[in-house]
Amino acid sequence: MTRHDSHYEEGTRAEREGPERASVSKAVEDYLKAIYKLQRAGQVVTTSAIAERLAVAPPSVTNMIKRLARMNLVRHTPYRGVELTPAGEKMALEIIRHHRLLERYLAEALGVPIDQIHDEAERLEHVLSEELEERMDALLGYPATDPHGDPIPTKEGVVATREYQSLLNLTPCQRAVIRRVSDEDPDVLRNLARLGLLPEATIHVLRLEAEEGQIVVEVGDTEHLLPLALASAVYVEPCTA
Amino acid sequence: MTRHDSHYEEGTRAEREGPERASVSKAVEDYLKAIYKLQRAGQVVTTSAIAERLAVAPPSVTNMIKRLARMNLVRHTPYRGVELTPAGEKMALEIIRHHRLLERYLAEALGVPIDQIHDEAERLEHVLSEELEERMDALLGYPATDPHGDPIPTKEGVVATREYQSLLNLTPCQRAVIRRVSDEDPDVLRNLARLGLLPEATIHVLRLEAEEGQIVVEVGDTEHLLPLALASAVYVEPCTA
DNA sequence: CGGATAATTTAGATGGCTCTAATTTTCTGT
DNA sequence: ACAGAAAATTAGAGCCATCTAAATTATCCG
Ligand SMILES: [Mn+2]
Ligand SMILES: [Mn+2]
Ligand SMILES: [Mn+2]
Ligand SMILES: [Mn+2]
Repeated sequence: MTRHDSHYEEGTRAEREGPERASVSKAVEDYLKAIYKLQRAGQVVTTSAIAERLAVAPPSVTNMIKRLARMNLVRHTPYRGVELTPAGEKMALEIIRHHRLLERYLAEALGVPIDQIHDEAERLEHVLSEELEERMDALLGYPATDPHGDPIPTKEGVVATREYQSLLNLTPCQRAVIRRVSDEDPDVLRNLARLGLLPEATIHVLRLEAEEGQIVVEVGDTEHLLPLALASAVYVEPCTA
Repeated sequence: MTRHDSHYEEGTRAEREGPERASVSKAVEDYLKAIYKLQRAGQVVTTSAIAERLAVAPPSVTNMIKRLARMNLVRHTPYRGVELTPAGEKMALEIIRHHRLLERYLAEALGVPIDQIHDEAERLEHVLSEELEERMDALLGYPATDPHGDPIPTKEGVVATREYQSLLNLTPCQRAVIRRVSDEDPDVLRNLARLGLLPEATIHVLRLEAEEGQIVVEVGDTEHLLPLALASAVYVEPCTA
Protein backbone atom coordinates (compact mmCIF):
# COMPACT_ATOMS: atom_id res chain seq x y z
CA MET A 1 0.00 0.00 0.00
CA THR A 2 1.37 3.38 -0.98
CA ARG A 3 0.33 5.04 2.26
CA HIS A 4 -0.69 8.37 0.80
CA ASP A 5 -0.54 10.47 3.91
CA SER A 6 -4.19 11.02 4.54
CA HIS A 7 -5.18 14.40 3.26
CA TYR A 8 -8.03 15.43 5.44
CA GLU A 9 -9.45 18.72 6.49
CA GLU A 10 -11.83 18.19 9.30
CA GLY A 11 -11.61 14.46 9.86
CA THR A 12 -10.78 12.95 13.18
CA ARG A 13 -7.27 13.82 14.17
CA ALA A 14 -4.95 10.99 14.97
CA GLU A 15 -5.08 9.88 18.57
CA ARG A 16 -2.58 11.80 20.66
CA GLU A 17 -4.32 12.13 23.96
CA GLY A 18 -1.51 13.52 25.98
CA PRO A 19 -1.75 13.77 29.76
CA GLU A 20 -5.45 14.61 29.75
CA ARG A 21 -7.91 13.64 32.42
CA ALA A 22 -9.37 10.17 32.30
CA SER A 23 -11.97 10.48 29.58
CA VAL A 24 -15.30 9.02 30.62
CA SER A 25 -18.55 8.80 28.72
CA LYS A 26 -21.37 11.29 28.86
CA ALA A 27 -23.46 8.63 30.60
CA VAL A 28 -20.90 8.20 33.37
CA GLU A 29 -20.73 11.95 33.83
CA ASP A 30 -24.49 12.22 34.04
CA TYR A 31 -24.68 9.50 36.66
CA LEU A 32 -21.94 11.09 38.75
CA LYS A 33 -23.68 14.42 38.60
CA ALA A 34 -27.00 12.88 39.59
CA ILE A 35 -25.44 11.02 42.49
CA TYR A 36 -23.67 14.17 43.63
CA LYS A 37 -26.88 16.18 43.63
CA LEU A 38 -28.82 13.50 45.48
CA GLN A 39 -26.04 12.99 47.99
CA ARG A 40 -25.82 16.70 48.70
CA ALA A 41 -29.58 16.80 49.20
CA GLY A 42 -29.10 14.64 52.31
CA GLN A 43 -30.10 10.99 52.82
CA VAL A 44 -28.56 7.97 51.20
CA VAL A 45 -28.55 7.75 47.44
CA THR A 46 -30.79 4.94 46.27
CA THR A 47 -31.01 3.15 42.98
CA SER A 48 -34.54 4.34 42.39
CA ALA A 49 -33.71 7.96 43.13
CA ILE A 50 -31.01 7.89 40.48
CA ALA A 51 -33.30 6.08 38.09
CA GLU A 52 -36.03 8.67 38.50
CA ARG A 53 -33.68 11.60 38.15
CA LEU A 54 -32.08 10.28 34.99
CA ALA A 55 -35.31 8.84 33.59
CA VAL A 56 -33.89 5.36 33.15
CA ALA A 57 -35.02 1.98 34.45
CA PRO A 58 -33.68 0.81 37.82
CA PRO A 59 -31.74 -2.12 36.36
CA SER A 60 -29.85 0.32 34.14
CA VAL A 61 -28.78 2.11 37.30
CA THR A 62 -27.64 -1.06 39.04
CA ASN A 63 -25.63 -1.89 35.96
CA MET A 64 -23.99 1.49 35.80
CA ILE A 65 -23.32 1.56 39.52
CA LYS A 66 -21.28 -1.60 39.15
CA ARG A 67 -19.25 -0.01 36.41
CA LEU A 68 -18.71 3.14 38.47
CA ALA A 69 -17.68 1.02 41.44
CA ARG A 70 -15.15 -0.83 39.26
CA MET A 71 -13.76 2.55 38.24
CA ASN A 72 -13.54 3.54 41.91
CA LEU A 73 -15.86 6.46 41.39
CA VAL A 74 -18.50 5.23 43.82
CA ARG A 75 -18.71 2.88 46.78
CA HIS A 76 -21.63 0.51 46.52
CA THR A 77 -23.27 -1.46 49.29
CA PRO A 78 -25.75 -3.78 47.54
CA TYR A 79 -29.36 -3.02 48.40
CA ARG A 80 -28.14 -0.10 50.49
CA GLY A 81 -27.15 2.66 48.12
CA VAL A 82 -24.09 4.39 46.74
CA GLU A 83 -21.67 7.05 47.81
CA LEU A 84 -19.22 8.99 45.69
CA THR A 85 -15.54 8.38 46.30
CA PRO A 86 -13.33 11.46 46.40
CA ALA A 87 -12.42 10.76 42.77
CA GLY A 88 -16.09 10.50 41.86
CA GLU A 89 -16.94 13.70 43.64
CA LYS A 90 -14.10 15.50 41.93
CA MET A 91 -15.44 14.43 38.56
CA ALA A 92 -18.99 15.40 39.45
CA LEU A 93 -17.84 18.85 40.49
CA GLU A 94 -15.88 19.22 37.30
CA ILE A 95 -19.03 18.63 35.25
CA ILE A 96 -21.09 20.93 37.43
CA ARG A 97 -18.41 23.56 36.98
CA HIS A 98 -18.68 23.12 33.23
CA HIS A 99 -22.45 23.32 33.39
CA ARG A 100 -22.67 26.48 35.45
CA LEU A 101 -19.85 28.26 33.69
CA LEU A 102 -21.51 27.46 30.38
CA GLU A 103 -24.85 28.71 31.64
CA ARG A 104 -23.27 31.97 32.57
CA TYR A 105 -21.41 32.23 29.30
CA LEU A 106 -24.48 31.47 27.25
CA ALA A 107 -26.52 34.07 29.10
CA GLU A 108 -23.88 36.75 29.14
CA ALA A 109 -21.94 36.33 25.92
CA LEU A 110 -24.62 34.94 23.66
CA GLY A 111 -27.77 36.37 25.18
CA VAL A 112 -29.53 33.03 25.50
CA PRO A 113 -32.70 33.48 27.61
CA ILE A 114 -32.31 32.17 31.14
CA ASP A 115 -35.00 29.54 30.71
CA GLN A 116 -33.03 27.94 27.86
CA ILE A 117 -29.49 27.97 29.20
CA HIS A 118 -29.92 24.82 31.23
CA ASP A 119 -30.72 22.54 28.32
CA GLU A 120 -27.95 24.00 26.20
CA ALA A 121 -25.39 23.62 28.97
CA GLU A 122 -26.58 20.09 29.56
CA ARG A 123 -25.31 19.09 26.15
CA LEU A 124 -22.19 21.23 26.04
CA GLU A 125 -20.85 20.36 29.48
CA HIS A 126 -19.58 16.99 28.31
CA VAL A 127 -17.42 18.32 25.50
CA LEU A 128 -15.97 21.47 27.05
CA SER A 129 -12.18 21.41 27.03
CA GLU A 130 -10.12 22.74 29.91
CA GLU A 131 -8.73 25.29 27.48
CA LEU A 132 -12.14 26.65 26.59
CA GLU A 133 -13.28 26.47 30.19
CA GLU A 134 -10.38 28.69 31.17
CA ARG A 135 -11.03 31.17 28.39
CA MET A 136 -14.70 31.48 29.20
CA ASP A 137 -13.93 31.84 32.86
CA ALA A 138 -11.44 34.63 32.20
CA LEU A 139 -13.72 36.38 29.75
CA LEU A 140 -16.51 36.40 32.32
CA GLY A 141 -14.20 37.69 35.03
CA TYR A 142 -14.14 34.48 37.04
CA PRO A 143 -17.77 34.55 38.14
CA ALA A 144 -18.76 32.93 41.43
CA THR A 145 -22.27 31.87 40.45
CA ASP A 146 -24.34 30.86 37.46
CA PRO A 147 -27.33 32.92 36.35
CA HIS A 148 -29.63 30.98 38.68
CA GLY A 149 -27.45 31.94 41.62
CA ASP A 150 -25.87 28.52 42.07
CA PRO A 151 -22.18 28.56 42.95
CA ILE A 152 -19.65 27.60 40.27
CA PRO A 153 -17.16 25.11 41.73
CA THR A 154 -13.55 26.14 41.37
CA LYS A 155 -11.13 24.29 39.16
CA GLU A 156 -9.86 22.60 42.31
CA GLY A 157 -13.32 21.33 43.13
CA VAL A 158 -14.25 23.71 45.91
CA VAL A 159 -17.84 24.80 45.97
CA ALA A 160 -19.09 27.66 48.12
CA THR A 161 -22.45 26.45 49.32
CA ARG A 162 -24.77 29.01 50.82
CA GLU A 163 -28.30 28.48 51.98
CA TYR A 164 -30.83 31.21 51.41
CA GLN A 165 -34.33 31.42 52.71
CA SER A 166 -37.42 31.17 50.60
CA LEU A 167 -39.21 34.33 49.59
CA LEU A 168 -42.23 32.68 51.19
CA ASN A 169 -40.68 33.21 54.61
CA LEU A 170 -40.49 36.96 54.29
CA THR A 171 -42.88 39.15 56.23
CA PRO A 172 -44.68 42.23 54.87
CA CYS A 173 -42.60 45.37 54.44
CA GLN A 174 -39.38 43.40 54.39
CA ARG A 175 -36.80 44.09 51.71
CA ALA A 176 -34.51 41.43 50.37
CA VAL A 177 -32.07 40.65 47.60
CA ILE A 178 -32.78 37.67 45.41
CA ARG A 179 -29.84 35.28 45.57
CA ARG A 180 -31.08 32.19 43.81
CA VAL A 181 -33.95 31.00 41.68
CA SER A 182 -34.82 27.37 41.17
CA ASP A 183 -33.84 26.18 37.72
CA GLU A 184 -36.26 23.27 37.88
CA ASP A 185 -39.02 24.47 35.64
CA PRO A 186 -38.28 26.51 32.51
CA ASP A 187 -41.79 27.94 32.54
CA VAL A 188 -41.42 29.26 36.07
CA LEU A 189 -38.04 30.63 35.13
CA ARG A 190 -39.38 32.38 32.08
CA ASN A 191 -42.05 34.03 34.16
CA LEU A 192 -39.61 35.10 36.86
CA ALA A 193 -37.36 36.59 34.19
CA ARG A 194 -40.30 38.48 32.69
CA LEU A 195 -40.95 40.08 36.10
CA GLY A 196 -37.31 40.87 36.71
CA LEU A 197 -37.17 38.43 39.60
CA LEU A 198 -33.64 37.16 39.08
CA PRO A 199 -30.57 37.00 41.31
CA GLU A 200 -29.23 40.41 42.42
CA ALA A 201 -32.63 42.05 42.11
CA THR A 202 -33.94 43.79 45.21
CA ILE A 203 -37.53 43.20 46.16
CA HIS A 204 -39.89 44.69 48.64
CA VAL A 205 -42.67 42.58 50.08
CA LEU A 206 -45.82 44.66 50.27
CA ARG A 207 -48.33 42.16 51.61
CA LEU A 208 -49.09 38.50 51.81
CA GLU A 209 -52.37 37.36 50.42
CA ALA A 210 -52.12 33.80 51.58
CA GLU A 211 -55.80 32.98 51.08
CA GLU A 212 -55.53 34.04 47.48
CA GLY A 213 -52.28 32.14 47.12
CA GLN A 214 -50.16 35.09 46.16
CA ILE A 215 -47.71 37.64 47.45
CA VAL A 216 -47.56 41.26 46.44
CA VAL A 217 -44.02 42.40 45.83
CA GLU A 218 -42.38 45.46 44.41
CA VAL A 219 -39.48 45.07 42.00
CA GLY A 220 -37.89 48.21 40.76
CA ASP A 221 -40.83 50.53 40.67
CA THR A 222 -43.57 48.14 39.76
CA GLU A 223 -45.85 45.99 41.85
CA HIS A 224 -46.41 42.37 40.99
CA LEU A 225 -48.91 39.82 42.18
CA LEU A 226 -46.72 36.80 42.66
CA PRO A 227 -48.43 33.38 42.67
CA LEU A 228 -47.00 31.02 45.24
CA ALA A 229 -45.81 28.72 42.48
CA LEU A 230 -43.45 31.47 41.40
CA ALA A 231 -42.62 32.78 44.85
CA SER A 232 -41.55 29.38 46.06
CA ALA A 233 -38.88 29.26 43.38
CA VAL A 234 -37.19 32.39 44.69
CA TYR A 235 -34.58 32.40 47.46
CA VAL A 236 -33.50 35.60 49.10
CA GLU A 237 -31.21 37.29 51.53
CA PRO A 238 -33.15 39.80 53.66
CA CYS A 239 -31.69 43.28 53.85
CA THR A 240 -30.27 43.90 57.29
CA ALA A 241 -30.27 47.69 57.07
CA MET B 1 -46.04 4.79 44.37
CA THR B 2 -46.62 8.39 45.43
CA ARG B 3 -45.07 9.92 42.32
CA HIS B 4 -43.34 12.81 44.02
CA ASP B 5 -42.71 15.06 41.06
CA SER B 6 -38.99 14.73 40.64
CA HIS B 7 -37.17 17.65 42.13
CA TYR B 8 -34.06 18.03 40.07
CA GLU B 9 -31.78 20.89 39.27
CA GLU B 10 -29.55 19.94 36.40
CA GLY B 11 -30.67 16.39 35.71
CA THR B 12 -31.85 15.23 32.34
CA ARG B 13 -35.03 17.01 31.37
CA ALA B 14 -37.98 14.87 30.51
CA GLU B 15 -38.13 13.87 26.87
CA ARG B 16 -40.05 16.42 24.83
CA GLU B 17 -38.24 16.37 21.53
CA GLY B 18 -40.64 18.44 19.55
CA PRO B 19 -40.30 18.74 15.79
CA GLU B 20 -36.50 18.68 15.80
CA ARG B 21 -34.32 17.25 13.09
CA ALA B 22 -33.77 13.50 13.14
CA SER B 23 -31.20 13.09 15.84
CA VAL B 24 -28.33 10.88 14.77
CA SER B 25 -25.26 9.79 16.66
CA LYS B 26 -21.93 11.51 16.62
CA ALA B 27 -20.55 8.47 14.78
CA VAL B 28 -23.10 8.78 12.00
CA GLU B 29 -22.34 12.46 11.64
CA ASP B 30 -18.63 11.79 11.45
CA TYR B 31 -19.10 9.19 8.74
CA LEU B 32 -21.34 11.46 6.70
CA LYS B 33 -18.84 14.27 6.94
CA ALA B 34 -15.99 11.98 5.93
CA ILE B 35 -17.93 10.65 2.96
CA TYR B 36 -18.85 14.16 1.90
CA LYS B 37 -15.26 15.33 1.97
CA LEU B 38 -14.01 12.31 0.06
CA GLN B 39 -16.80 12.58 -2.47
CA ARG B 40 -16.07 16.24 -3.09
CA ALA B 41 -12.40 15.42 -3.55
CA GLY B 42 -13.38 13.50 -6.72
CA GLN B 43 -13.33 9.75 -7.35
CA VAL B 44 -15.57 7.16 -5.83
CA VAL B 45 -15.68 6.86 -2.06
CA THR B 46 -14.20 3.54 -0.98
CA THR B 47 -14.47 1.67 2.25
CA SER B 48 -10.75 1.93 2.89
CA ALA B 49 -10.67 5.67 2.25
CA ILE B 50 -13.33 6.19 4.89
CA ALA B 51 -11.57 3.79 7.24
CA GLU B 52 -8.29 5.64 6.91
CA ARG B 53 -9.85 9.05 7.36
CA LEU B 54 -11.74 8.06 10.47
CA ALA B 55 -8.99 5.84 11.81
CA VAL B 56 -11.23 2.80 12.15
CA ALA B 57 -10.96 -0.72 10.74
CA PRO B 58 -12.53 -1.40 7.33
CA PRO B 59 -15.14 -3.81 8.70
CA SER B 60 -16.37 -1.06 10.98
CA VAL B 61 -16.95 1.04 7.90
CA THR B 62 -18.83 -1.69 6.06
CA ASN B 63 -20.99 -2.09 9.11
CA MET B 64 -21.76 1.60 9.37
CA ILE B 65 -22.35 1.92 5.64
CA LYS B 66 -25.11 -0.63 5.90
CA ARG B 67 -26.71 1.32 8.68
CA LEU B 68 -26.42 4.56 6.73
CA ALA B 69 -27.94 2.86 3.69
CA ARG B 70 -30.85 1.62 5.78
CA MET B 71 -31.36 5.21 6.94
CA ASN B 72 -31.32 6.32 3.31
CA LEU B 73 -28.35 8.57 3.90
CA VAL B 74 -26.07 6.78 1.43
CA ARG B 75 -26.42 4.55 -1.60
CA HIS B 76 -24.16 1.53 -1.41
CA THR B 77 -23.02 -0.72 -4.23
CA PRO B 78 -21.23 -3.61 -2.54
CA TYR B 79 -17.54 -3.76 -3.35
CA ARG B 80 -17.95 -0.57 -5.38
CA GLY B 81 -18.27 2.28 -2.94
CA VAL B 82 -20.82 4.68 -1.50
CA GLU B 83 -22.50 7.89 -2.48
CA LEU B 84 -24.43 10.31 -0.31
CA THR B 85 -28.13 10.66 -0.95
CA PRO B 86 -29.53 14.19 -0.95
CA ALA B 87 -30.60 13.63 2.65
CA GLY B 88 -27.12 12.44 3.57
CA GLU B 89 -25.48 15.39 1.88
CA LYS B 90 -27.82 17.78 3.64
CA MET B 91 -26.81 16.32 6.99
CA ALA B 92 -23.12 16.40 6.13
CA LEU B 93 -23.38 20.06 5.19
CA GLU B 94 -25.22 20.82 8.39
CA ILE B 95 -22.33 19.41 10.42
CA ILE B 96 -19.76 21.19 8.31
CA ARG B 97 -21.69 24.38 8.85
CA HIS B 98 -21.56 23.79 12.58
CA HIS B 99 -17.87 23.06 12.42
CA ARG B 100 -16.86 26.12 10.45
CA LEU B 101 -19.15 28.49 12.27
CA LEU B 102 -17.75 27.21 15.55
CA GLU B 103 -14.19 27.62 14.32
CA ARG B 104 -14.93 31.20 13.49
CA TYR B 105 -16.67 31.81 16.76
CA LEU B 106 -13.89 30.25 18.78
CA ALA B 107 -11.27 32.30 17.00
CA GLU B 108 -13.16 35.56 17.05
CA ALA B 109 -15.14 35.56 20.26
CA LEU B 110 -12.91 33.46 22.48
CA GLY B 111 -9.49 34.10 20.98
CA VAL B 112 -8.63 30.44 20.56
CA PRO B 113 -5.43 30.15 18.47
CA ILE B 114 -6.11 29.07 14.90
CA ASP B 115 -4.17 25.84 15.26
CA GLN B 116 -6.50 24.72 18.05
CA ILE B 117 -9.90 25.67 16.72
CA HIS B 118 -10.27 22.56 14.59
CA ASP B 119 -10.09 20.08 17.43
CA GLU B 120 -12.41 22.13 19.61
CA ALA B 121 -14.97 22.48 16.84
CA GLU B 122 -14.70 18.78 16.12
CA ARG B 123 -16.20 18.04 19.53
CA LEU B 124 -18.68 20.88 19.70
CA GLU B 125 -20.18 20.47 16.24
CA HIS B 126 -22.25 17.49 17.33
CA VAL B 127 -24.04 19.24 20.17
CA LEU B 128 -24.64 22.69 18.73
CA SER B 129 -28.32 23.58 18.75
CA GLU B 130 -29.96 25.47 15.92
CA GLU B 131 -30.70 28.20 18.41
CA LEU B 132 -27.05 28.66 19.34
CA GLU B 133 -25.98 28.29 15.73
CA GLU B 134 -28.23 31.20 14.82
CA ARG B 135 -26.99 33.35 17.68
CA MET B 136 -23.35 32.77 16.88
CA ASP B 137 -23.98 33.41 13.22
CA ALA B 138 -25.70 36.73 13.96
CA LEU B 139 -23.06 37.77 16.47
CA LEU B 140 -20.35 37.17 13.88
CA GLY B 141 -22.26 39.08 11.23
CA TYR B 142 -23.10 36.04 9.11
CA PRO B 143 -19.57 35.23 7.99
CA ALA B 144 -18.99 33.50 4.66
CA THR B 145 -15.87 31.59 5.60
CA ASP B 146 -14.13 30.00 8.54
CA PRO B 147 -10.71 31.21 9.73
CA HIS B 148 -8.96 28.82 7.34
CA GLY B 149 -10.81 30.38 4.43
CA ASP B 150 -13.20 27.48 3.88
CA PRO B 151 -16.77 28.46 3.02
CA ILE B 152 -19.46 28.10 5.65
CA PRO B 153 -22.46 26.34 4.14
CA THR B 154 -25.73 28.22 4.53
CA LYS B 155 -28.55 26.97 6.69
CA GLU B 156 -30.16 25.74 3.49
CA GLY B 157 -27.11 23.66 2.65
CA VAL B 158 -25.61 25.81 -0.07
CA VAL B 159 -21.86 25.98 -0.10
CA ALA B 160 -19.93 28.51 -2.18
CA THR B 161 -16.96 26.54 -3.40
CA ARG B 162 -14.07 28.47 -4.84
CA GLU B 163 -10.79 27.09 -6.02
CA TYR B 164 -7.67 29.08 -5.37
CA GLN B 165 -4.21 28.44 -6.67
CA SER B 166 -1.30 27.37 -4.57
CA LEU B 167 1.21 29.94 -3.44
CA LEU B 168 3.74 27.64 -5.11
CA ASN B 169 2.40 28.62 -8.53
CA LEU B 170 3.17 32.29 -8.09
CA THR B 171 6.06 33.86 -9.99
CA PRO B 172 8.56 36.35 -8.53
CA CYS B 173 7.35 39.89 -7.98
CA GLN B 174 3.73 38.80 -8.00
CA ARG B 175 1.39 40.04 -5.30
CA ALA B 176 -1.53 38.00 -4.04
CA VAL B 177 -4.11 37.80 -1.29
CA ILE B 178 -4.19 34.67 0.82
CA ARG B 179 -7.63 33.11 0.58
CA ARG B 180 -7.24 29.76 2.24
CA VAL B 181 -4.76 27.81 4.34
CA SER B 182 -4.82 24.08 4.75
CA ASP B 183 -6.08 23.06 8.16
CA GLU B 184 -4.50 19.65 7.89
CA ASP B 185 -1.52 20.05 10.16
CA PRO B 186 -1.74 22.14 13.35
CA ASP B 187 2.03 22.65 13.36
CA VAL B 188 2.01 24.09 9.87
CA LEU B 189 -0.94 26.24 10.86
CA ARG B 190 0.79 27.53 13.95
CA ASN B 191 3.82 28.52 11.91
CA LEU B 192 1.72 30.22 9.26
CA ALA B 193 -0.08 32.16 11.96
CA ARG B 194 3.22 33.21 13.50
CA LEU B 195 4.27 34.70 10.16
CA GLY B 196 0.95 36.37 9.58
CA LEU B 197 0.21 34.13 6.62
CA LEU B 198 -3.52 33.77 7.11
CA PRO B 199 -6.52 34.48 4.90
CA GLU B 200 -6.97 38.13 3.89
CA ALA B 201 -3.24 38.86 4.23
CA THR B 202 -1.51 40.29 1.18
CA ILE B 203 1.82 38.83 0.22
CA HIS B 204 4.51 39.76 -2.23
CA VAL B 205 6.67 37.05 -3.72
CA LEU B 206 10.25 38.27 -3.85
CA ARG B 207 12.07 35.25 -5.27
CA LEU B 208 11.85 31.53 -5.60
CA GLU B 209 14.75 29.56 -4.23
CA ALA B 210 13.62 26.22 -5.49
CA GLU B 211 16.96 24.47 -5.00
CA GLU B 212 16.93 25.49 -1.39
CA GLY B 213 13.30 24.44 -1.10
CA GLN B 214 11.99 27.81 -0.05
CA ILE B 215 10.26 30.92 -1.25
CA VAL B 216 11.05 34.42 -0.15
CA VAL B 217 7.90 36.39 0.51
CA GLU B 218 7.07 39.75 2.01
CA VAL B 219 4.17 40.03 4.41
CA GLY B 220 3.40 43.45 5.73
CA ASP B 221 6.84 44.95 5.89
CA THR B 222 8.90 41.91 6.75
CA GLU B 223 10.56 39.30 4.59
CA HIS B 224 10.17 35.63 5.35
CA LEU B 225 11.95 32.56 4.07
CA LEU B 226 9.07 30.22 3.50
CA PRO B 227 9.86 26.49 3.40
CA LEU B 228 7.90 24.65 0.75
CA ALA B 229 6.15 22.64 3.45
CA LEU B 230 4.55 25.88 4.61
CA ALA B 231 4.10 27.45 1.21
CA SER B 232 2.21 24.45 -0.10
CA ALA B 233 -0.42 24.93 2.58
CA VAL B 234 -1.26 28.43 1.36
CA TYR B 235 -3.76 29.17 -1.38
CA VAL B 236 -3.99 32.59 -2.93
CA GLU B 237 -5.76 34.87 -5.32
CA PRO B 238 -3.23 36.86 -7.37
CA CYS B 239 -3.74 40.60 -7.46
CA THR B 240 -4.94 41.68 -10.89
CA ALA B 241 -4.03 45.33 -10.56
C1' DC C 1 -6.17 -15.32 -19.53
C1' DG C 2 -5.23 -16.40 -15.12
C1' DG C 3 -2.79 -16.08 -10.84
C1' DA C 4 -1.24 -12.97 -7.28
C1' DT C 5 -2.55 -9.15 -4.65
C1' DA C 6 -5.41 -5.82 -2.78
C1' DA C 7 -9.93 -4.36 -1.27
C1' DT C 8 -14.14 -5.54 0.72
C1' DT C 9 -17.31 -8.10 3.15
C1' DT C 10 -18.73 -11.77 6.40
C1' DA C 11 -18.34 -14.08 10.77
C1' DG C 12 -17.88 -13.82 15.39
C1' DA C 13 -16.77 -11.29 19.52
C1' DT C 14 -16.68 -7.36 22.91
C1' DG C 15 -18.03 -3.29 25.70
C1' DG C 16 -21.28 0.31 26.71
C1' DC C 17 -25.85 1.43 27.84
C1' DT C 18 -30.36 0.50 27.75
C1' DC C 19 -34.73 -2.33 28.31
C1' DT C 20 -38.44 -5.95 30.41
C1' DA C 21 -39.41 -9.87 33.25
C1' DA C 22 -38.19 -12.62 37.05
C1' DT C 23 -36.00 -13.10 41.43
C1' DT C 24 -34.18 -11.68 45.78
C1' DT C 25 -33.78 -8.69 49.63
C1' DT C 26 -35.40 -5.15 52.62
C1' DC C 27 -38.93 -2.57 54.80
C1' DT C 28 -43.39 -1.88 57.05
C1' DG C 29 -47.48 -2.45 59.50
C1' DT C 30 -50.23 -5.16 62.33
C1' DA D 1 -42.65 -11.92 64.04
C1' DC D 2 -44.21 -12.26 59.81
C1' DA D 3 -46.90 -11.36 55.52
C1' DG D 4 -47.28 -8.25 51.93
C1' DA D 5 -45.32 -4.40 49.53
C1' DA D 6 -41.55 -1.94 47.82
C1' DA D 7 -36.91 -1.68 46.30
C1' DA D 8 -32.96 -3.71 44.31
C1' DT D 9 -30.69 -7.02 41.74
C1' DT D 10 -30.19 -10.78 38.36
C1' DA D 11 -31.25 -12.80 33.94
C1' DG D 12 -31.65 -12.28 29.34
C1' DA D 13 -32.08 -9.48 25.47
C1' DG D 14 -31.09 -5.61 21.88
C1' DC D 15 -28.77 -1.81 19.53
C1' DC D 16 -24.58 0.77 18.53
C1' DA D 17 -19.95 0.93 17.34
C1' DT D 18 -15.97 -1.08 17.35
C1' DC D 19 -12.40 -5.00 16.76
C1' DT D 20 -9.70 -9.41 14.54
C1' DA D 21 -9.62 -13.32 11.55
C1' DA D 22 -11.44 -15.56 7.65
C1' DA D 23 -13.76 -15.64 3.29
C1' DT D 24 -15.03 -13.38 -0.88
C1' DT D 25 -14.68 -10.28 -4.79
C1' DA D 26 -12.21 -7.10 -7.73
C1' DT D 27 -8.02 -5.56 -9.91
C1' DC D 28 -3.68 -5.76 -11.98
C1' DC D 29 -0.05 -7.55 -14.43
C1' DG D 30 2.87 -10.95 -16.81
MN1 LIG E 1 -13.03 21.25 33.03
MN1 LIG F 1 -27.89 26.66 36.90
MN1 LIG G 1 -27.48 23.38 12.72
MN1 LIG H 1 -11.71 25.02 9.07
